[in-house]
Amino acid sequence: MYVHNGCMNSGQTLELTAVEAEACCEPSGQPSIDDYEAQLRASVFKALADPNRLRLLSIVKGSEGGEACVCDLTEPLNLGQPTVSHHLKILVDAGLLHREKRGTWAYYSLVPGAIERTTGLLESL
Amino acid sequence: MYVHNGCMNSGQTLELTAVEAEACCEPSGQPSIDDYEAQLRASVFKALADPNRLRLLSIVKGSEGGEACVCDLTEPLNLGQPTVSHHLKILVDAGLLHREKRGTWAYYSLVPGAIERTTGLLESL
DNA sequence: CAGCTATATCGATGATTGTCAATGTATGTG
DNA sequence: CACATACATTGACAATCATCGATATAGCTG
Repeated sequence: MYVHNGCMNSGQTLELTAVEAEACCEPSGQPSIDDYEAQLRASVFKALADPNRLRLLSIVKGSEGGEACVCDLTEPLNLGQPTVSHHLKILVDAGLLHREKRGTWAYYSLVPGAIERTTGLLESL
Repeated sequence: MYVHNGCMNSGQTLELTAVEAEACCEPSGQPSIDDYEAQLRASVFKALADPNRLRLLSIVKGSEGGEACVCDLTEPLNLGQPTVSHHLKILVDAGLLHREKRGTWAYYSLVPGAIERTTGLLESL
Protein backbone atom coordinates (compact mmCIF):
# COMPACT_ATOMS: atom_id res chain seq x y z
CA MET A 1 0.00 0.00 0.00
CA TYR A 2 1.30 3.40 -0.96
CA VAL A 3 0.55 6.28 1.40
CA HIS A 4 0.70 9.97 0.58
CA ASN A 5 -0.17 12.21 3.48
CA GLY A 6 0.50 15.61 1.95
CA CYS A 7 -1.94 16.17 -0.90
CA MET A 8 -5.68 16.18 -0.38
CA ASN A 9 -6.61 17.94 -3.57
CA SER A 10 -6.29 14.81 -5.67
CA GLY A 11 -8.95 12.61 -7.11
CA GLN A 12 -12.36 13.59 -8.35
CA THR A 13 -13.55 17.15 -7.91
CA LEU A 14 -14.48 17.86 -4.31
CA GLU A 15 -17.47 19.77 -3.09
CA LEU A 16 -16.23 22.40 -0.64
CA THR A 17 -17.49 25.67 0.72
CA ALA A 18 -15.27 28.70 0.27
CA VAL A 19 -14.14 28.55 3.89
CA GLU A 20 -13.29 24.88 3.73
CA ALA A 21 -11.41 25.34 0.48
CA GLU A 22 -9.42 28.19 2.01
CA ALA A 23 -8.47 26.15 5.06
CA CYS A 24 -7.63 23.16 2.89
CA CYS A 25 -4.81 24.94 1.13
CA GLU A 26 -2.51 25.37 4.09
CA PRO A 27 -2.45 22.30 6.29
CA SER A 28 -0.83 23.54 9.51
CA GLY A 29 1.34 25.92 7.48
CA GLN A 30 1.91 29.69 7.52
CA PRO A 31 -0.51 31.94 5.64
CA SER A 32 0.70 32.96 2.20
CA ILE A 33 0.36 36.31 0.44
CA ASP A 34 -2.89 36.90 -1.42
CA ASP A 35 -3.24 37.67 -5.12
CA TYR A 36 -3.42 41.44 -4.68
CA GLU A 37 -0.26 41.56 -2.58
CA ALA A 38 1.44 39.28 -5.12
CA GLN A 39 0.58 41.66 -7.96
CA LEU A 40 1.93 44.64 -6.02
CA ARG A 41 5.23 42.90 -5.36
CA ALA A 42 5.48 41.47 -8.87
CA SER A 43 5.18 44.97 -10.33
CA VAL A 44 8.40 45.94 -8.56
CA PHE A 45 10.25 42.83 -9.71
CA LYS A 46 8.98 43.44 -13.25
CA ALA A 47 10.85 46.73 -13.17
CA LEU A 48 14.00 44.87 -12.13
CA ALA A 49 13.56 42.10 -14.69
CA ASP A 50 15.53 43.80 -17.45
CA PRO A 51 19.33 43.91 -17.73
CA ASN A 52 19.38 47.47 -19.02
CA ARG A 53 17.26 48.71 -16.15
CA LEU A 54 19.57 46.98 -13.66
CA ARG A 55 22.49 48.71 -15.29
CA LEU A 56 20.66 52.03 -15.07
CA LEU A 57 20.17 51.56 -11.33
CA SER A 58 23.81 50.54 -10.96
CA ILE A 59 25.15 53.51 -12.89
CA VAL A 60 22.90 56.00 -11.11
CA LYS A 61 23.87 54.55 -7.73
CA GLY A 62 27.57 54.76 -8.59
CA SER A 63 27.48 58.19 -10.16
CA GLU A 64 29.06 61.25 -8.64
CA GLY A 65 26.53 62.83 -6.30
CA GLY A 66 24.28 59.77 -6.62
CA GLU A 67 22.49 61.22 -9.62
CA ALA A 68 22.74 61.13 -13.40
CA CYS A 69 20.95 62.69 -16.34
CA VAL A 70 19.69 60.88 -19.42
CA CYS A 71 22.55 62.02 -21.64
CA ASP A 72 24.99 60.33 -19.23
CA LEU A 73 23.11 57.04 -19.55
CA THR A 74 22.51 56.52 -23.26
CA GLU A 75 26.12 55.91 -24.18
CA PRO A 76 27.14 53.24 -21.62
CA LEU A 77 23.97 51.29 -22.37
CA ASN A 78 24.33 51.70 -26.11
CA LEU A 79 20.61 52.45 -26.39
CA GLY A 80 18.66 55.25 -27.99
CA GLN A 81 17.51 58.20 -25.89
CA PRO A 82 13.79 57.34 -26.12
CA THR A 83 14.51 53.81 -24.94
CA VAL A 84 16.49 55.05 -21.94
CA SER A 85 13.74 57.52 -21.05
CA HIS A 86 11.25 54.67 -21.26
CA HIS A 87 13.26 52.47 -18.89
CA LEU A 88 13.78 55.35 -16.48
CA LYS A 89 10.05 55.98 -16.36
CA ILE A 90 9.42 52.34 -15.46
CA LEU A 91 11.95 52.58 -12.62
CA VAL A 92 10.36 55.81 -11.38
CA ASP A 93 6.87 54.30 -11.52
CA ALA A 94 8.15 51.32 -9.51
CA GLY A 95 9.31 53.70 -6.78
CA LEU A 96 12.97 52.88 -7.29
CA LEU A 97 14.22 56.08 -8.91
CA HIS A 98 13.50 59.73 -8.20
CA ARG A 99 13.31 62.29 -11.01
CA GLU A 100 14.22 65.94 -10.56
CA LYS A 101 14.08 68.41 -13.42
CA ARG A 102 16.66 71.20 -13.23
CA GLY A 103 16.66 73.47 -16.23
CA THR A 104 16.77 71.40 -19.40
CA TRP A 105 18.16 68.35 -17.64
CA ALA A 106 16.39 65.60 -15.74
CA TYR A 107 18.42 64.14 -12.89
CA TYR A 108 17.66 60.63 -11.70
CA SER A 109 18.67 59.30 -8.29
CA LEU A 110 17.90 56.26 -6.13
CA VAL A 111 14.89 56.68 -3.87
CA PRO A 112 16.26 56.43 -0.31
CA GLY A 113 15.39 53.07 1.22
CA ALA A 114 13.99 51.67 -2.03
CA ILE A 115 16.47 48.81 -2.22
CA GLU A 116 15.86 47.85 1.40
CA ARG A 117 12.10 47.95 0.87
CA THR A 118 12.48 45.72 -2.18
CA THR A 119 14.57 43.12 -0.39
CA GLY A 120 11.89 43.17 2.29
CA LEU A 121 9.36 42.10 -0.34
CA LEU A 122 11.37 38.92 -0.78
CA GLU A 123 12.24 38.19 2.83
CA SER A 124 8.61 38.50 3.92
CA LEU A 125 7.26 36.06 1.37
CA MET B 1 25.30 82.11 -18.80
CA TYR B 2 24.00 78.63 -18.02
CA VAL B 3 26.47 76.10 -16.64
CA HIS B 4 26.04 72.34 -16.52
CA ASN B 5 28.96 70.46 -15.00
CA GLY B 6 27.60 66.92 -15.02
CA CYS B 7 27.07 65.83 -18.61
CA MET B 8 29.86 65.66 -21.13
CA ASN B 9 28.12 63.45 -23.65
CA SER B 10 26.09 66.28 -25.10
CA GLY B 11 26.57 68.22 -28.31
CA GLN B 12 28.11 66.96 -31.51
CA THR B 13 29.40 63.41 -31.68
CA LEU B 14 32.75 63.10 -29.97
CA GLU B 15 35.74 61.17 -31.25
CA LEU B 16 36.91 58.89 -28.46
CA THR B 17 38.93 55.72 -28.22
CA ALA B 18 37.33 52.75 -26.48
CA VAL B 19 39.35 53.36 -23.32
CA GLU B 20 38.47 57.02 -23.18
CA ALA B 21 34.80 56.25 -23.75
CA GLU B 22 34.86 53.74 -20.89
CA ALA B 23 36.44 56.20 -18.50
CA CYS B 24 34.04 58.94 -19.59
CA CYS B 25 30.99 57.11 -18.35
CA GLU B 26 31.77 57.24 -14.65
CA PRO B 27 33.18 60.59 -13.65
CA SER B 28 34.67 59.92 -10.20
CA GLY B 29 31.90 57.41 -9.50
CA GLN B 30 31.84 53.74 -8.51
CA PRO B 31 32.11 51.09 -11.25
CA SER B 32 28.78 49.68 -12.40
CA ILE B 33 27.88 46.11 -13.31
CA ASP B 34 28.58 45.07 -16.90
CA ASP B 35 26.04 43.79 -19.38
CA TYR B 36 26.75 40.11 -18.71
CA GLU B 37 26.32 40.48 -14.98
CA ALA B 38 23.15 42.49 -15.58
CA GLN B 39 21.68 39.69 -17.71
CA LEU B 40 22.48 37.10 -15.04
CA ARG B 41 20.76 39.12 -12.34
CA ALA B 42 17.83 40.06 -14.54
CA SER B 43 17.14 36.38 -15.22
CA VAL B 44 16.48 35.86 -11.50
CA PHE B 45 14.21 38.91 -11.25
CA LYS B 46 12.36 37.75 -14.36
CA ALA B 47 11.44 34.61 -12.43
CA LEU B 48 10.10 36.80 -9.62
CA ALA B 49 8.23 39.16 -11.95
CA ASP B 50 4.98 37.23 -11.95
CA PRO B 51 2.33 37.33 -9.20
CA ASN B 52 1.53 33.64 -9.49
CA ARG B 53 5.17 32.67 -9.12
CA LEU B 54 5.49 34.87 -6.03
CA ARG B 55 2.47 33.13 -4.58
CA LEU B 56 4.02 29.75 -5.39
CA LEU B 57 7.15 30.70 -3.47
CA SER B 58 5.05 31.99 -0.60
CA ILE B 59 2.89 28.88 -0.39
CA VAL B 60 5.85 26.52 -0.64
CA LYS B 61 7.69 28.47 2.04
CA GLY B 62 4.70 28.40 4.36
CA SER B 63 3.77 24.79 3.76
CA GLU B 64 4.10 22.09 6.36
CA GLY B 65 7.59 20.66 6.12
CA GLY B 66 8.61 23.47 3.77
CA GLU B 67 7.57 21.53 0.71
CA ALA B 68 4.51 21.13 -1.49
CA CYS B 69 3.54 19.07 -4.51
CA VAL B 70 1.87 20.37 -7.68
CA CYS B 71 -1.58 19.15 -6.73
CA ASP B 72 -1.41 21.28 -3.57
CA LEU B 73 -0.67 24.38 -5.66
CA THR B 74 -3.13 24.35 -8.54
CA GLU B 75 -6.20 25.08 -6.45
CA PRO B 76 -5.06 28.12 -4.42
CA LEU B 77 -3.70 29.73 -7.58
CA ASN B 78 -6.78 28.85 -9.62
CA LEU B 79 -4.56 27.83 -12.52
CA GLY B 80 -4.37 24.70 -14.64
CA GLN B 81 -1.85 22.01 -13.79
CA PRO B 82 0.30 22.57 -16.92
CA THR B 83 0.53 26.27 -16.09
CA VAL B 84 1.62 25.58 -12.52
CA SER B 85 4.22 23.07 -13.70
CA HIS B 86 5.49 25.68 -16.14
CA HIS B 87 5.86 28.31 -13.42
CA LEU B 88 7.56 25.85 -11.09
CA LYS B 89 10.08 24.98 -13.78
CA ILE B 90 10.93 28.66 -14.19
CA LEU B 91 11.51 28.97 -10.44
CA VAL B 92 13.68 25.85 -10.42
CA ASP B 93 15.71 27.09 -13.38
CA ALA B 94 16.26 30.38 -11.56
CA GLY B 95 17.74 28.49 -8.62
CA LEU B 96 14.95 29.47 -6.25
CA LEU B 97 13.12 26.16 -5.88
CA HIS B 98 14.34 22.60 -5.48
CA ARG B 99 12.46 19.69 -7.03
CA GLU B 100 12.45 16.20 -5.56
CA LYS B 101 10.51 13.36 -7.13
CA ARG B 102 9.17 10.80 -4.66
CA GLY B 103 7.01 8.19 -6.24
CA THR B 104 4.40 9.78 -8.44
CA TRP B 105 4.65 13.13 -6.71
CA ALA B 106 7.09 16.00 -7.22
CA TYR B 107 7.86 17.94 -4.06
CA TYR B 108 9.06 21.52 -4.37
CA SER B 109 10.94 23.36 -1.63
CA LEU B 110 12.87 26.60 -1.28
CA VAL B 111 16.58 26.31 -2.10
CA PRO B 112 18.39 27.14 1.16
CA GLY B 113 19.91 30.62 0.98
CA ALA B 114 18.25 31.44 -2.33
CA ILE B 115 16.31 34.42 -0.94
CA GLU B 116 19.43 35.81 0.73
CA ARG B 117 21.44 35.39 -2.46
CA THR B 118 18.74 37.21 -4.39
CA THR B 119 18.58 40.16 -2.02
CA GLY B 120 22.36 40.33 -2.38
CA LEU B 121 21.90 40.84 -6.12
CA LEU B 122 20.07 44.05 -5.28
CA GLU B 123 22.22 45.34 -2.46
CA SER B 124 25.40 44.95 -4.50
CA LEU B 125 24.16 46.93 -7.47
C1' DC C 1 -1.17 -6.76 -18.23
C1' DA C 2 -4.83 -2.68 -18.00
C1' DG C 3 -6.16 1.29 -15.72
C1' DC C 4 -5.50 5.29 -12.80
C1' DT C 5 -2.93 9.25 -11.01
C1' DA C 6 0.59 12.96 -10.79
C1' DT C 7 3.36 15.51 -13.48
C1' DA C 8 5.80 17.18 -17.65
C1' DT C 9 5.88 18.66 -22.38
C1' DC C 10 4.06 20.37 -26.77
C1' DG C 11 1.54 23.67 -29.82
C1' DA C 12 -1.29 27.46 -30.24
C1' DT C 13 -2.94 31.99 -29.00
C1' DG C 14 -3.71 36.43 -26.98
C1' DA C 15 -1.23 39.78 -24.17
C1' DT C 16 2.77 42.14 -22.80
C1' DT C 17 7.32 44.08 -23.67
C1' DG C 18 11.78 46.18 -25.55
C1' DT C 19 13.31 48.88 -29.13
C1' DC C 20 13.42 52.40 -32.54
C1' DA C 21 12.17 56.44 -35.72
C1' DA C 22 9.45 60.32 -35.70
C1' DT C 23 7.45 63.89 -33.30
C1' DG C 24 6.19 66.87 -29.36
C1' DT C 25 7.45 69.87 -25.37
C1' DA C 26 10.01 72.76 -22.68
C1' DT C 27 14.14 75.31 -21.66
C1' DG C 28 18.07 78.01 -22.79
C1' DT C 29 20.80 81.07 -26.34
C1' DG C 30 21.72 84.66 -29.56
C1' DC D 1 11.90 85.96 -32.74
C1' DA D 2 14.57 81.77 -34.57
C1' DC D 3 17.38 78.03 -33.30
C1' DA D 4 19.53 74.41 -30.55
C1' DT D 5 19.38 71.18 -26.75
C1' DA D 6 17.50 67.69 -23.31
C1' DC D 7 13.97 64.94 -22.63
C1' DA D 8 9.25 62.81 -23.12
C1' DT D 9 5.68 60.75 -25.89
C1' DT D 10 3.66 58.33 -29.75
C1' DG D 11 3.08 54.58 -33.05
C1' DA D 12 4.84 50.50 -34.98
C1' DC D 13 7.01 46.04 -34.94
C1' DA D 14 9.36 41.90 -33.54
C1' DA D 15 10.14 39.16 -29.54
C1' DT D 16 8.85 37.25 -25.35
C1' DC D 17 5.45 35.49 -22.12
C1' DA D 18 1.32 33.50 -19.56
C1' DT D 19 -2.17 30.49 -20.24
C1' DC D 20 -4.67 26.62 -21.94
C1' DG D 21 -6.02 22.07 -24.20
C1' DA D 22 -4.09 17.99 -25.77
C1' DT D 23 -0.79 14.64 -25.24
C1' DA D 24 3.18 12.13 -23.32
C1' DT D 25 5.63 9.96 -19.45
C1' DA D 26 6.17 7.54 -15.34
C1' DG D 27 4.79 5.32 -11.12
C1' DC D 28 1.32 2.88 -8.55
C1' DT D 29 -2.68 -0.65 -8.08
C1' DG D 30 -5.27 -4.55 -8.85
